[in-house]
Amino acid sequence: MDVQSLAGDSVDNVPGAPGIGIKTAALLINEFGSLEELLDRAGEIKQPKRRETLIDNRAQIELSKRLVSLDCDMPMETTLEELEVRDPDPDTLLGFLTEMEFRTLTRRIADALKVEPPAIKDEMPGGAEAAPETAPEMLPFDTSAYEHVQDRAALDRWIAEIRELGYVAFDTETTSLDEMVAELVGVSLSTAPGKACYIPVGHTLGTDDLFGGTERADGQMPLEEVLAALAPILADESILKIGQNIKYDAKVLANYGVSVHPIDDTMLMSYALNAGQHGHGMDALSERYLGHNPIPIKDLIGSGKSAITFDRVPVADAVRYAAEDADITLRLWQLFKPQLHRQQVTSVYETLERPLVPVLAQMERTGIKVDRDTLSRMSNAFAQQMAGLEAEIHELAGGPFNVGSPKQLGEILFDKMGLPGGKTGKTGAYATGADVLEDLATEHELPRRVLDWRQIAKLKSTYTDALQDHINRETGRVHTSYVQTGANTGRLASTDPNLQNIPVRSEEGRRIREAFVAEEGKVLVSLDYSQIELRILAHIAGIEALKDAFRQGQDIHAATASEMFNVPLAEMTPDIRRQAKAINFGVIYGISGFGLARNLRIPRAEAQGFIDRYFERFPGIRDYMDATKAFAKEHGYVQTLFGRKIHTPEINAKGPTAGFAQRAAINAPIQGTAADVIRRAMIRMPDAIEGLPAKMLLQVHDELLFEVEAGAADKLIAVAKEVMESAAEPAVRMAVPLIVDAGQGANWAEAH
DNA sequence: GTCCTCACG
DNA sequence: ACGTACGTGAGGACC
Repeated sequence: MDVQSLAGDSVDNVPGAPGIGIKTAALLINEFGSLEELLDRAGEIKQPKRRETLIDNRAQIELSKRLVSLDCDMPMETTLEELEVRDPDPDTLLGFLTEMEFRTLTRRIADALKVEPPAIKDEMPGGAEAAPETAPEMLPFDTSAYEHVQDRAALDRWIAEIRELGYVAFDTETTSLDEMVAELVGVSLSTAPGKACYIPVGHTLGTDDLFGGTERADGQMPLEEVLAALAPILADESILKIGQNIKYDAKVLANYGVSVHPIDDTMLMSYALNAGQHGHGMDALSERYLGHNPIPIKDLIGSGKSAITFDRVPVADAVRYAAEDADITLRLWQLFKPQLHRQQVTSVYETLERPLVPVLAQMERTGIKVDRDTLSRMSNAFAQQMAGLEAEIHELAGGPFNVGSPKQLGEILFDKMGLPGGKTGKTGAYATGADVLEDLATEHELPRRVLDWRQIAKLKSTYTDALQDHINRETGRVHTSYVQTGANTGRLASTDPNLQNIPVRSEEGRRIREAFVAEEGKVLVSLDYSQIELRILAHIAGIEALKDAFRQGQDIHAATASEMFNVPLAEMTPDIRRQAKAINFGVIYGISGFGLARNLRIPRAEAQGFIDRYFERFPGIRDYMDATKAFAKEHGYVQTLFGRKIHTPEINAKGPTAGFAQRAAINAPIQGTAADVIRRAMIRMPDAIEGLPAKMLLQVHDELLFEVEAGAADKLIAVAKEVMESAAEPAVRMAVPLIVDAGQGANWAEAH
C-alpha cells in the first residue's frame, strides 16, 4: 500500500472536514520510515472505522513530533523524490506546516538539488480570513435525552461504541477546582451531537445535614469499577479523548493512576484560532458557536460562601449538566477541527498547544518545595516593620488613617497636607501610585514612609502569608496552574498561586525566593534566555547593527547607547546605558514619546528626540512597525514567526483605543515569538532530560526552573541549555544566536 | 464586582 | 486635541 492509496482510503473523523490531514501526515510519516509499522498495526484491526482512527491518531502524534524537529534527520533526497512523485498540493502542506516551516523545508530541498525553490501561494483557498461559522443543521439540545449510566451493561455499551468510533468527548465532575485535592464525582461521555451520558461515582446525600455529604447516593457504580473499565479507553493510543481544558481532567485522573492520551482540547483549538478575538471558556464558546446557553453551574451548586461541592448535587440534575458539557465539547470539536486547517493554524495547535498539555500537567503535579518556616519568619518580621512604619506615618499625618486605603491617603496628602500635584483619575480619585509618591518624596517625609509600608505590605499579603496557604498538605509543595490560553500573545499565565511574579527586583523581595528550595540532596537550576525579545526584534526587523552586536556577544544596551549617542563602548557610563535600555524596551512595547518620557522622567520633547535618533540609526525598526501596523489593519491579526495568530479587533478603532491596539500589534509578534520559542523548548525537554534525575518545575516567560540531584546538575544544564538555545530550529533559522544563562543553588534566590 | 496598586517578564 | 509605553495575577479597599 502506498501513500496515495492510504490517503484515498482515509477519511477524517469529522464530517465535512477535509480529508487531507491524514494524507499529509501519512506522507510525512512515510518520509521518516514509520509508515510500515503503522500499517502493520492498522492491519490487525478489523473494524474499518477504528483502523482509520488509529492511523489518524498515530499520524497526528507523529506529525506533532516531526514538526517540532522537522529536518533533524530528514533524508533529503527521498523527500524531494516523494514530493515530485506524489506532487502534494503546497496549499495542503501549508495547512500543516507554518509558512515559515514550509519555506524552510522547500528551500533546503531546492538548495540540495541546486534548483529554484517553487513559488508558494500566500493565501489559503477557502479564505483564511473567514470566521468560523456555526453548524448549519444543528441538532437542538435536549438535556432530558442524556443517559444516566448506573450499571455495567450500560457502561460496556458506551465503551464498545467508543472503541468502534475511535474518539470520545469527555468531562469529569469533582469536588474542587484545585486538581491536587479534587476527588472524582462522575464522568460524562459524548460520542455524537445530542448523544451523551453521565456516570456518577461519588455523589452523596443530605445537603441540608450538618454532617451530610457522607451517605452515598443511589444509582451509582463503584468508582474503582468505573475507572478500571474506562482506563483502557483513556490510555488507548487509537482513541482520541476530546475535552474542554482537558489538562484539568487529566490531572485529576492522574491522581487515580489513570493516564489520558492522546488528547484534543477545544479550548486550545479556540485559542489557536481566535487568540485576541474573544474568550475560550466553554460557556462563551457554546453561546457563540452553538447558539446555546449551557446550564449554569450556579444552578446546581450555588455561589459564594454557601456554594456546595458537586458531590452533593442530586444525581438526576448532575446527569443533565455534566452530559451537556460533554455534548457541547464534542460539537465544538467538530466545528473547530476543520477550521484549524482553513485558518492555517494546524501547526500552531499541533506543535505549540496540544503537545504542551502533558508537559504542563506534569510540571504542575510535581510542584516546588516551599519552606513554610522561612515564610512564617519573614511574615512576622514584616508585621513588626509595618507596625513601626504605620506609627510614623500616623505621626507625620497628624492622625490615624488606613495607610492601605489609596482614597484616605490621597485625602491626607492633597487635601489635608496640601502637597502639590494632586491629580484625579477617571473615577475622580487622587492617584497615589508609586511614581506619584516617588515625586512627592522630595516634598515631605510621609510619601517615602508610605512607599516603604506598601512594599512590605505587598510582600507580606501576597507572598509570605498567601504562599503558606498554597502549600499542599500531602506533598509539602506548591502547585501552580498554568493557563495555556492566559495571554493573547502565546505567553502562559500562572494562577493559584501565580509563581511568575515572585519578587526579584528589590533586595528585600528577592529574599522570598530563598523559601523556594530544593529537596535534600538536590539543587534548583535556573536557565533563562538572555534578551530574547530584542534578539527576536533584531531578527524579524532585520536590523544589521543589532544583529551584529548580538553575534559579537556585546552588551546590547551599551551597544545601542554607543550607536545612538556616539559614545565609544569604552567610555560608556551607566546612565547613558540606562537610557538606551529604556529605549530598547520602549521599542518592543511600541514606543511613544510620552511613555519614554515618563519612564525616564525626562521632558517629552527630549524623549521624542531620543526616539527620532533611534529610528534614524536603526531605520529598519520604523519599517517593521509600519509594516506590522499595516498588516494588522489589512488582516485583523498579526503573526509570530511560528505562525501563531494574534487577532487585533480594535486596530481600526478611532480615538485612544487605536493607539493601544497599534502598540499591542507591534509587541505581539515579538512577545509571541519568544513565547513560542520557550514552548518548543518545554515540549522537547521531557525527552531530552529522560534518564537524568531531574524535573522541570516552573516557567517564568523566559526562564525554566528545574530540580535535579546535585551530582547531575552540570549535566542537566548542558542538556537543557542546548534544547533552549536550539528551540527555534529547524522551523526558524534565527539570524542571531539565542543565548541561555544558567545558575544553580539550594534555593531559587541562589539559582537565579 | 470594580478599582487601585504592585509583583513579574 | 487627546492620552499612551507590552503582557499578566492577586490582595485590599470600597461600593
